[in-house]
Amino acid sequence: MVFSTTTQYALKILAYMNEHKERLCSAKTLSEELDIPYKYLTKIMTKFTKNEMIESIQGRYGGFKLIDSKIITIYDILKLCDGDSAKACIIGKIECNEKKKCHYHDAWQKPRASIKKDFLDADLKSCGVKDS
Amino acid sequence: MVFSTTTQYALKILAYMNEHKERLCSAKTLSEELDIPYKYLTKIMTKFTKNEMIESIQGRYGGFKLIDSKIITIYDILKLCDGDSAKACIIGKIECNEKKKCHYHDAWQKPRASIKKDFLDADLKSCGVKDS
DNA sequence: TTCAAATACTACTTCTTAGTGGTAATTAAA
DNA sequence: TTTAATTACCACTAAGAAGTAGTATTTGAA
Ligand code: SF4
Ligand code: SF4
Repeated sequence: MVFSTTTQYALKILAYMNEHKERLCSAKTLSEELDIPYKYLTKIMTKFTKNEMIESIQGRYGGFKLIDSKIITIYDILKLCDGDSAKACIIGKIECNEKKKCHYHDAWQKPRASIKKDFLDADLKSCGVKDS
Repeated sequence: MVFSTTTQYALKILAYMNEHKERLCSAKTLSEELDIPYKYLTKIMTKFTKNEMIESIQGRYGGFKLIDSKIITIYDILKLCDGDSAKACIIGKIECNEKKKCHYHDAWQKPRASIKKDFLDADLKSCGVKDS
């Protein structure tokens, strides 16, 4: 069970942007600072821009920045990069519910619930500060 | 965040074998019953056999069976198929500890702990029956 | 208006995982 | 001892994710 390379990159990128939200971050800077292949990074950035997770400013002196009003959770990031993880269930991929459930359902319930809840709670700007 | 196809197959296979532990399960049967490509399945089975997760009996009327004395947890299965998931951390892959931790560490702690604990607790034969 | 530095777009290559094919080795029943 | 059904082994193909290359487009400063 792993997070894809793309997801890991995305998480690192957004964390960095959050720590430098006073300025625009260029792909070049992000690539160098975070040690992510430049061309691969620009692909991800375009994707995030298209999905309105971030804002891009084109042309010279352009770059990327977070949208102040927008809340981005870890869950949103996973969803965009790897697909909705907690939705279609993993162990089995069978049609199932509480009545018709696979052998591992009960064991999977807590981890899955935790992933969903804690990643939905965790918005980028105040990551992990919530104490429920 | 996903479980690999191999992991999903493995989980299904072992669950089926557990439900039919009174008899040997042939690759042919498993392939047909669980709708897993025959050749791919035999690869997995050989791997599991080599790692002494299960026992194989060769020759005509042969097949596979669980080892009675052996406890297999979901965690063991994940580990064998996808690598030790909870060990090398996911969000970041950086050198880290409680003192030097990435932006997402706190948010990731609960899900990670749950995956580790609940999947280690969940042995194949009595999956999900533990109430902690 | 020019130009350099930035994002956007399209297409390709490389690497890993998933899946296939053929055959050898094994084994118990007939 | 023969034989058919089974696992084990080796090498290949297909598909998808990761990474690369080149170029078009955008834009603000000089
Ligand atoms: S029964 Fe539960 S664990 Fe199994 S596939 Fe469905 S939702 Fe997932
Ligand atoms: S700081 Fe925590 S969450 Fe981040 S990579 Fe390390 S162990 Fe994982």
